[in-house]
Amino acid sequence: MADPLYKQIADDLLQKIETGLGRDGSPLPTELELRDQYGASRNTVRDAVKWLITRGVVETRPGKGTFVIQKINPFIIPLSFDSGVGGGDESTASYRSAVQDRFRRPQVSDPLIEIKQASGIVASALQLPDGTNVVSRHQRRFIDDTPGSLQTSYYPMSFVEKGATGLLQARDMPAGTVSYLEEVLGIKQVGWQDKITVRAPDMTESVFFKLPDDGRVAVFEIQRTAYDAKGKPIRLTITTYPADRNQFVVTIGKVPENPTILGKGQDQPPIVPAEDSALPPRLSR
Amino acid sequence: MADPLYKQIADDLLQKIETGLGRDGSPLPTELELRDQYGASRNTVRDAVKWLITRGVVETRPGKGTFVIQKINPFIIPLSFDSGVGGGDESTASYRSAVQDRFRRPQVSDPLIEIKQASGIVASALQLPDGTNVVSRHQRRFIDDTPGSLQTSYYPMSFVEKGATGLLQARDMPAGTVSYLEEVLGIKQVGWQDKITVRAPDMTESVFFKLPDDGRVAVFEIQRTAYDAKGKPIRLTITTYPADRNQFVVTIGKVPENPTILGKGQDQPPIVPAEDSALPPRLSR
DNA sequence: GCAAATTTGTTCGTATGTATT
DNA sequence: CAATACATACGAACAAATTTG
Repeated sequence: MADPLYKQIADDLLQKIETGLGRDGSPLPTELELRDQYGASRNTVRDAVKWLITRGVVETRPGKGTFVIQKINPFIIPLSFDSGVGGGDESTASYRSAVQDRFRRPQVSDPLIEIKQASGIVASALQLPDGTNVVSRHQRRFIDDTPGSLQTSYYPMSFVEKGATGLLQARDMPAGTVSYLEEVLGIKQVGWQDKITVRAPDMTESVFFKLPDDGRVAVFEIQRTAYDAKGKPIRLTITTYPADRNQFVVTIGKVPENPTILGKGQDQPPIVPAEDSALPPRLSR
Repeated sequence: MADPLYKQIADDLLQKIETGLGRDGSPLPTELELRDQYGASRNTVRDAVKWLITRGVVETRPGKGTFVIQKINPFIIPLSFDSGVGGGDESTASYRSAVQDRFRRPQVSDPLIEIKQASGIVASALQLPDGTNVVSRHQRRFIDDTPGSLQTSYYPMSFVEKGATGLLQARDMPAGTVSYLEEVLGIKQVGWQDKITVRAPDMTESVFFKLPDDGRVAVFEIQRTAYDAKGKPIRLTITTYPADRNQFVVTIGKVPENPTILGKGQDQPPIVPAEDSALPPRLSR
């Protein structure tokens, strides 16, 4: 048969929203009004609204009403740089220039320093045995006073023992730990590898990014492992960003100066001919 | 006061799941059993289960029960290549080698060819006026008979007019359109830029990837704009992947042969000292 | 500052439909 | 066909947040 009633209502509301309803920030009809409009019970229209909520179309505010979610102008984060490998750090300086280019005001918290025992991805990325001590430097980043990203870098404790005691200082290093390690220990970063995943936020991230309580907004997790000239991993940096207001750009090879850096907008889905397009096709060769 | 009842139940269930409940694939207690266990109504335990569903913890199957979601071994997709810029195509050949390295069997559908009018990101990425004709080649990709990705590439119609009529043939080009365009028109790809976003799936994607109906699984969208030696855009390729079973790897600079390519696992969230960590810190400098 | 009105949030009860075994 | 288990839908009452008078 047809869709259940709550989904029919949700579809109808979605269609009305797409043609402008509530786009100006005004609330949708109240639940009681919708109940009368659709001749359904209040619980059923609430199910319809809930369907729209989990899809990120609307949000509800107690005592106020239901509102269409305004899409956020995405913030663009480069993962690669024209200017050689040296620039690819996560220093406050490079963070600032990336952010300020876009007319926003960056802030960085002083780092929280911890000595931890490596395990899991930290141990495997740094190629250390489980239980080896590592230095963890954790920072919170803001853009225009709103939370931007959470970042934790891990370094082998042996760096400190060899003299890089600055890694233990709970002060921001504007010039970056990359150049610091090169100055003090002669360790030069010659490349890195990023692993990009999306997952549900943990509680720390939900609180920090002020994400909606219902966990429908995911976070990007970027795991960056940096290597020195001998091919040894020198650092693991894990950075998380809210997925609803960030996008990443990777440039490979030769690309003109300022390509379409602000490509906001949806693409229209391609036409899918049959209803069985989710089944494998005949093998093409 | 405390949390509402349904959330208390959800938290309790989540804690039990974390200590092993239902991890072996066996169903959780039925709704009626949970109603008795917690002394709440069936609707309330259903609210608790719904809370777990939107967080991707469990799924329900009518007539069977509630099951803990098994996490999928992620599939790793490289966005950059050691072997120079030439390799960075989206040809079937490169798709196959990337996939087969991981002991899986790739399949590619024959492309669906369309002539469209450029608009939105297609027009801006290819730097064409709105309404210019473009060739669209759409393919569906599978891994071991399960849906892997949806891909649509857009080329300026002028390429066809200059002789690259192969773009209009609805047959897969195993060697890739990149080398085809170089052979026929002498257009050489020298670089590209990827833009990585996540968003809710549209209906086409939900059906093709067999994503759960409630839209809690997002999709990656990779917009790749490729450029020739003159800095002119020659192609826009949009590829989407389910976000729950894919991750992307970007390598910049010099990185040893086979770094930790299979770093599955969670990272422990860093300690956040105060409860106001979501507020901006004092300016560091 | 308080009280009333409005609006969404939570919780119960009940009945019936649909999918699976 | 019957039993089981989740899905949908209705009605009702009270709680909590917000705005308004």
